[in-house]
Amino acid sequence: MTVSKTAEKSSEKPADAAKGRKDAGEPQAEALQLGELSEQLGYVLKRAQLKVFENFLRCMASLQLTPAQFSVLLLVEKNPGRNQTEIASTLGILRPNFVAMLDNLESRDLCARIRSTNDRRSHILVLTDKGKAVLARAKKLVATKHEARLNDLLGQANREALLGMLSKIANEF
Amino acid sequence: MTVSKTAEKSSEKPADAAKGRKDAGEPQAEALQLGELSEQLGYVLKRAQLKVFENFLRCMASLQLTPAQFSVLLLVEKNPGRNQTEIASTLGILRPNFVAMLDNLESRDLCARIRSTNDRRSHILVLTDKGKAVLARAKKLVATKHEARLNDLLGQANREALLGMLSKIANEF
DNA sequence: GATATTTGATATGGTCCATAACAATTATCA
DNA sequence: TGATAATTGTTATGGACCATATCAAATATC
Repeated sequence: MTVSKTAEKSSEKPADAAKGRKDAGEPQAEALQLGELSEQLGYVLKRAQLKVFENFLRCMASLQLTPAQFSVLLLVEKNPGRNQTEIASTLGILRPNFVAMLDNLESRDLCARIRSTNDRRSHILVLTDKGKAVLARAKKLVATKHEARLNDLLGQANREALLGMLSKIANEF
Repeated sequence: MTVSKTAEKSSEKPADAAKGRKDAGEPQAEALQLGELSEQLGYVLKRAQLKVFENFLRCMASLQLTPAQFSVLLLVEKNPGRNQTEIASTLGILRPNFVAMLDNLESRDLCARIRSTNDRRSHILVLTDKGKAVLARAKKLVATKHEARLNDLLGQANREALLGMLSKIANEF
């Protein structure tokens, strides 16, 4: 829980085998060659994903929201009145693993489970007022701190092209 | 160990809340709206990464190589004679976690640890003959089955542009 | 030569992911 | 109708991956 206390920590950044280098004299065993690795899409994709999540967590530190939690809040806001199974499955989360996630969000009074009257097995999910407020602040943080930085790095057009290609992979691969 | 016995399994594919739909009549509670989620780079990035890894594992099923193992073999081949710390750190793997990985590769006779004569603390890593042969086959599988399919999906130019942008994120974000 | 550092390794704990199984409820259909 | 099957949320559990502390052996530093 508690969102990565280690988000800022070491973790072993790659491409940095020579650690405390000050680019002075020293023997300094030369850097390794990545070779074909840097052409492997899977490798680069994973690296990029870690960096993006890491930055996301930093941006959300004040709200203590993980990417997964943010996605749940977004989806519940957009689709109020759906049950756990529906929300979880469209996010690719297995129902058993979704329980603890909801326990967390509910304990923080960000969303609520409501026993459905139609089908008394299922729990309808809705955002609380606090949940709506937090999500609104989260959206602003993401837009101004997170996505904005990607625009700076890639440019608006490239960022959209990137998103399009990733969507294509995610949906059609 | 043993590389994902569940690579082919269910796992709960997203964007498929309505399960056994045959597009017949039926009530069929309409699909959920993803909304802003599909514009979140982190979300799409993660989805794409999972798909790519999944496909990678399928392509490598005959060789039983995970993406991480493949990257180790590639890096050791390109940089023979380096020790565990160097290989692990350039891959972003922490030394303690690298031990079991190497135990696995070594037990399959794909690479070998050799006590260094210069520094008797460290283990020099090299590919065995079998390791070289397996890696060669792995490269072919990746090229013909994995990367080729991405070219089909995106086109050569787009695939390269994608790789460039992801590298930029991985390195400069 | 005393002290600190590095290397590979072990132990351990956390998080995420996946499966089986269960009680309560609802759907099916003989 | 009532027996059986299916669904929902849940618990328990195990595996994979990641991160930290710690250790002995070897080396570096002073």
